Amino acid sequence: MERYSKQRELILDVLKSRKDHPTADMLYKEIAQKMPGIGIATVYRNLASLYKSGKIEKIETMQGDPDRFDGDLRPHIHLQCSKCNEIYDIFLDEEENKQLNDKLAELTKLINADFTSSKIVLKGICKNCKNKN
Amino acid sequence: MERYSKQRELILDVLKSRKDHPTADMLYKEIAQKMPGIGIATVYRNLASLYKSGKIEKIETMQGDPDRFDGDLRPHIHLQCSKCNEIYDIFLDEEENKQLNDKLAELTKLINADFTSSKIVLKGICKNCKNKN
DNA sequence: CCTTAAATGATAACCGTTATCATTATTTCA
DNA sequence: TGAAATAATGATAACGGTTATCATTTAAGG
Repeated sequence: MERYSKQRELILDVLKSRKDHPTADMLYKEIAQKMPGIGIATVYRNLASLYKSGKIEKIETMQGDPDRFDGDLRPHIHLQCSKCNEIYDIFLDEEENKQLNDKLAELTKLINADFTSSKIVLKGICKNCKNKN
Repeated sequence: MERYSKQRELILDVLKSRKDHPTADMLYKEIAQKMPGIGIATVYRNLASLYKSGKIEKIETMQGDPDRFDGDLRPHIHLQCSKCNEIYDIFLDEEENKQLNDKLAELTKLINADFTSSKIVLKGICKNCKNKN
C-alpha cells in the first residue's frame, strides 16, 4: 500500500498554500526551490495519486493545454475566461450545490445511468476583460 | 477566406452519419477508405476548422485521451461511464436546456463574468454496466 | 486560361505526460 | 534495532495525440 514520502507531503502543502490553479510544471518550479533535486516525474506521480485519493482536484481545460490542479476541496466550479484564459473559482453554498447536483442527477436518469460526479468548466468573459477595450 | 474542399465535405459527411463520438483517428480510418491518400493532418485540420465555425462539437474527455467529435448539434450534454468509458448523449428539450443554462448563467454572475457557454461531462455508471456483475 | 492564395499530404517536431530502471527510503517484524 | 521486502524516487527515454513546416495541388475570380 501507499507509503509516506517527504515529497508527497511537500507537494500537497505547496498546492494547498496557493490560491490559483497551477500546472504540474508551475508547482515543480516552486517545489524545486524548497527541495532541490526533486524530479519532475515525482511531481506528476504524486499529483496523480493525490487526485486519485481525493485529496486534490484536477481541472482539465482545453486539449493540449496542461492540466491544472486545485488544493481547495470546497464545492465550487470553474470558469475559464475566453480572453485571458485565467481560471476563476465560483464557490457554491450548500443550497446552490444541492440544486446543481440534483439537476444533473435528474438529467442522468434520462438515460438510466447512475450519477456520480461532473466536470463543469464554464466559458465566459471575466470581470477584468469585460472592462478592457 | 475559406475555400471549398472535397476533403472537408467528406469529413463533415462522415461525422454526421455517425451516431457515436469518434476520435480523429477513428474518422481518418473510415474516411481513408472512401478517399484513399487523404492525410491524417487534413483530418485534424478540418475537424479544427469545422469546430471553430460551429459546424461540429468537440468533447474533451480525460487528459491524455484523444478528443472526440460529435456531428449532432442538438442541445445535449455527455455522460462518460466510469466503468466502460463509453460516451452517452443526454438530449435536452427546450425547457431543460433553458433551465440548465439559466442556472449556469446565474452562477457566472457571482463573479461578475459574462456567461457564454459550458463544457459539462457527467460521470456515472451507464445502464449496461449497472446490470453487469 | 492565368494568377493568387488556400488546402493538401508527408513527415518532422512539439510537449505534456508516462514508463523504465537502477537507487534510495520507509515500513515491518523477527 | 536491524535486516528484508517493497514502495518511492530521480533521471531520462519513450509515448501519443496534435500541430508546424513546406513543397505541391487545387479552388476561385477576373
